[in-house]
Amino acid sequence: MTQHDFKLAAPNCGDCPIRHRAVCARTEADELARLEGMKYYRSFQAGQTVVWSGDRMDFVASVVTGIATLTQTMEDGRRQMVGLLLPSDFVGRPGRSVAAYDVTAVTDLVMCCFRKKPFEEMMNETPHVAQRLLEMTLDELDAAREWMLLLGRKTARERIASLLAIIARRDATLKLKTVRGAMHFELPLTREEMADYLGLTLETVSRQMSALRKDAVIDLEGKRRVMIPDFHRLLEETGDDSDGGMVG
Amino acid sequence: MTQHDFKLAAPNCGDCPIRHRAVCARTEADELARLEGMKYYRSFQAGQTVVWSGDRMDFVASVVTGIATLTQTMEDGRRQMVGLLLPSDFVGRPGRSVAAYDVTAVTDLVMCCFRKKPFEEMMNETPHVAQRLLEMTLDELDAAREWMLLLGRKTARERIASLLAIIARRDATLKLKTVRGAMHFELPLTREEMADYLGLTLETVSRQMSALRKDAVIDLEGKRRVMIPDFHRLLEETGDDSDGGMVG
DNA sequence: TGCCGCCTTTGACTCAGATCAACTCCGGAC
DNA sequence: GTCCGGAGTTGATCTGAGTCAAAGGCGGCA
Repeated sequence: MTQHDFKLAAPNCGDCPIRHRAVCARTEADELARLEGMKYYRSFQAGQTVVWSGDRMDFVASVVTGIATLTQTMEDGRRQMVGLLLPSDFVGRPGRSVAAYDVTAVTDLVMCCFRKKPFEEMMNETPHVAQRLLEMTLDELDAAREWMLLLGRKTARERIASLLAIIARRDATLKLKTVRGAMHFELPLTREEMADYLGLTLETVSRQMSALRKDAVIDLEGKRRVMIPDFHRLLEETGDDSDGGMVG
Repeated sequence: MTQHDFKLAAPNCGDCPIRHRAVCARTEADELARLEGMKYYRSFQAGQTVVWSGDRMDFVASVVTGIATLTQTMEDGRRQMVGLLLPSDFVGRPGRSVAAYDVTAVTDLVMCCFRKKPFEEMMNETPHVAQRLLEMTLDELDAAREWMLLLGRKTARERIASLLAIIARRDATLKLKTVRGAMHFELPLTREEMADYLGLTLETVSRQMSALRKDAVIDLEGKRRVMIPDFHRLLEETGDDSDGGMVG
């Protein structure tokens, strides 16, 4: 489903592409109806900022289509991405009125927003939204901790390989393909965005991409299209346990 | 309250030192009684491992007294601490039967454990435990993201200053002291543990501690007792916004 | 009292990744 | 077509933190 579709006709929650993965996944019919009543869509163009860290934020939201980033910036301009938001991911925090991070649309983006007050009331009165949100938050915490290992201990080459493996895996899951052998996908991030995510400079990202290509771990078609001839080979470059031991 | 006290007499939850901060903080009398019925205490000596990553784990727990760490280890031995567990912090994940990280007692440690099955049932049947756990998990996620910035972008000196500021702040909160001017506290971690947390080597930690002392940002009495003549001065060394802008 | 072992400090040297700088590639506007 | 600007690549050099090595301090135990 494209952004354009949403502008023309905000769909029923029943037709929503993220219905069974988002924060509403567990809701019963009556709960879903209540959410449906308070929802509204917002669209952003690639590059637009959704909220600035420190801004008042009176909604929470789910990413419906597109990709967004969560970043922190230091006074002198050093930047670190702390989250990559894909369809079904949740933005904002119940019980907090001020954004803690910059949220930026990387691609064109559609978000399903709920005003914070009614959303919080609903969380207090019915269990399924809170339960699902807990589950999602625990998953994000695991992902954040995996990233701490990457940022604290992995080499530049391992970081790139890890990022490519994660994107490849997600992409395959989305397309219901197997995560084995040859794969290919479109990189949603620029070299600079990759660098911000990986705690590197864009030059180092570029060099290591070239090195991985030279070693035939990946192949590039243009700058963004990545081919992975052998996914297992890529995994060996990540530094992780070879048994693909994802938390879970 | 010391570890010894707990060995002699598992207290009523009503007397528990972490009663109003832990996962049970929001529970009503009847819920608390139910938790009380399923709880049991476990003690660990400093240095002991509580669980190994990958082990079956059929309980969840709160830290009652003492300090523990959550660490990840790569095949070749590189280690990254991904969490520092203080009294009232929660260990384990409902809905997961295998530990994702090594949990190690840094000091002598007492944990209040709940068998996972009854705990999960209770989470499904009454709201207050799940609500509190969501709140705590969101806080941990924020802390993890703050740490991602530290690991991805801060210099060694800034990392040390950040860690000291965090410990000092927590320590002050615990003792209900003001977080201004002169402070002092006992470092609970060895240089190596600090290094594992900060994504550095123990030599670099030692060098930067010496440098901060030389510059009179901190003072050391023995190896572990840290004096902070001017907390604001320490904050300036962390690289964070000077307005002490904690997420909140 | 003195020895042992762990934690810590400090020094010398190395190196992965940052920085600074040039250059290429590619797509869109006119 | 060609001009322009943003994205990406590559090279030369620098540097902060890692590595390797030695030695100091301190607490516990015989």
